Amino acid sequence: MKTTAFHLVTRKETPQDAEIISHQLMIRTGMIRKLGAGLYTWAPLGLRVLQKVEQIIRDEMNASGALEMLMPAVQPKELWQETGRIEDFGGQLLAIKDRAERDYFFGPTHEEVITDFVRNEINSYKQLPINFYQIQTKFRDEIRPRFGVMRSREFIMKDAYSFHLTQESLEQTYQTMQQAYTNIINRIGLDFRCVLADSGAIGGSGSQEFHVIADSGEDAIMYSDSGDYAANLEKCEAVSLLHERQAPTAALNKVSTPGQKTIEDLCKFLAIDSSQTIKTLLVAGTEKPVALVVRGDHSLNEVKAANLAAVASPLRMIDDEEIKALTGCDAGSIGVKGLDTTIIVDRTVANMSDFVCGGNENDFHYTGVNWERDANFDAIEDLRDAMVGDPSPDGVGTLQVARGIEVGHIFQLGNKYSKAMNAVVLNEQGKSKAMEMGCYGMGVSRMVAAAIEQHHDDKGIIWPANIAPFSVAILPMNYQKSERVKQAADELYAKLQARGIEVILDDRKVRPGFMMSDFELLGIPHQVIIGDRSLDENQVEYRNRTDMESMKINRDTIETVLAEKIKA
RNA sequence: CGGGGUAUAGCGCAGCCUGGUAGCGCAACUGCUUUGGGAGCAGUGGGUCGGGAGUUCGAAUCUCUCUACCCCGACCA
Repeated sequence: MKTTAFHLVTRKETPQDAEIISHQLMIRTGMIRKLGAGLYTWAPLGLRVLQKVEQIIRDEMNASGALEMLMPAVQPKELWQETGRIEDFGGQLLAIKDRAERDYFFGPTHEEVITDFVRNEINSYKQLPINFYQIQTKFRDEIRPRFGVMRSREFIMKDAYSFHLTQESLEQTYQTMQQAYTNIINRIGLDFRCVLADSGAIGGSGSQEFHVIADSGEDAIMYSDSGDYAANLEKCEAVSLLHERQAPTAALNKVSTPGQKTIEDLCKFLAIDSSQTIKTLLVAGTEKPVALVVRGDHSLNEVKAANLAAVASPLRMIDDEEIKALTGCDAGSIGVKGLDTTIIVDRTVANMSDFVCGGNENDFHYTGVNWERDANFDAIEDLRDAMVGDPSPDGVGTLQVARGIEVGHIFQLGNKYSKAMNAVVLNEQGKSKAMEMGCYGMGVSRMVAAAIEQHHDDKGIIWPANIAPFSVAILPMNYQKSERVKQAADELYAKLQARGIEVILDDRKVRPGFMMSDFELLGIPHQVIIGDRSLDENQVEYRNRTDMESMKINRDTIETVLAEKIKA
């Protein structure tokens, strides 16, 4: 490709509304352009990268035995009524009507459609296991799209769905998918971790996420510094920090604490550490409000809380009026002593003794509070966020934290959908059985952004070799005037093309500095600079985008040198 | 959806308070010079000032209203 025949429109200035580096660089290089909130056009340059990611995914999925197909993006509402998921997805579903006023959704995911397909196509256990996948545009009406294609409303996803007679078979395919995902992200060339995850609106028993490690990641990943344990913070088990409960040593004491509302204020006022206090949080329950209690220096894990049977999902803190009605005090003074509602405490809290809590009366707290003697709870649960320095839940090592971008998520769904939609097969005994199901998602467009987040410097993108839009850039100095430079550049261009190497030659009439800055921004891995100066010595200059060290290479050997570097 | 903000040329912004012929930088186009680190000079094109309504002799500017977009919180590939 020659630049004058390509669509190359770069910008020197960083766009005003782009917050994270991948978004900025994708706009500056002209890979994408915004059409509306969370809606992006992929320009030819961006599409080249997107298609490389897509092809790597396709290769590995095919190698794993999965079968590619393509389902409609538009789905009849009736399918979603069968599984009752309209509520789960809420406002994220984009609803549309056809000319006859029939209701449809633009698909945010395809469990319903594939299950409908499979219940009609698959009747016998002999046809199982089977794993279908597609690479397709999805739409989710995100409350707040941001970060360019990282969290857009319309995006490209690879989604796969496997069907099985038994749980064992499901687990086998799940493992295969885990391996395929590992292969995919390795081939793309990104640093990632596979972590335990909450399964959210998709449902099912077990799930893991694949996170590309990057400081701008929206998720916190907890991992053991010396073991294999790794989990999304939302899911990460938090162990009790106290092995057993000590016997009370202090007497219960009601103290006046005028105006002390936050834990921080209270600790200063009483000259104690926040780990000696507890936080009592009142949330809406399925029947009555529930008190969730974590230690003063801990934070409530909202995903864990919402997953509790007694707690309403999604999680909602009750408002000031409801608090007043229940406790007689305001939010800053709630405590467990004499509190008349369901009380669920965190594991650590259950083992605390001689602690401090609110007095359920404004401007009063209790010190020296002890369980059983002074107050009781109804259940012990894992309620808090794990923290750096906690013991790893599997007993090996200590937890550390990293930021991650979720690019993949795999689930064991079990028979949630097959039961709801009556997707059954006959087993060996001729008996009808609901199929076991797995599903496996991967964000294709998000992967491109994640790659940039992980691979850039202050000059621009540094593409990993396997997804670079071009492998080699030929940068001729004074291509327009110097016949000798033009000849040398055109010759190398033709030779590389003949070898099937993806090469871009910059034949624009621009000054050298402009050209070099442009290609640093674009991040093409291998760059060859051809100028009269080096041609005098029958040489050209080679530069690698990663280290930017330049070296002179004989003009006659540059072609084979490049071919070897690209193969390596 | 709640809170905050913005909307003027392709991009980044000024002008608005105090109403009077729409401006700057970058980008684009033409010419000349320059050619190994985002060049210089001269010139050119491009805007119903987000939409609608109102006040006024006169509205980018004042008032009302709608819309879009961005940021902060709850969701997810």
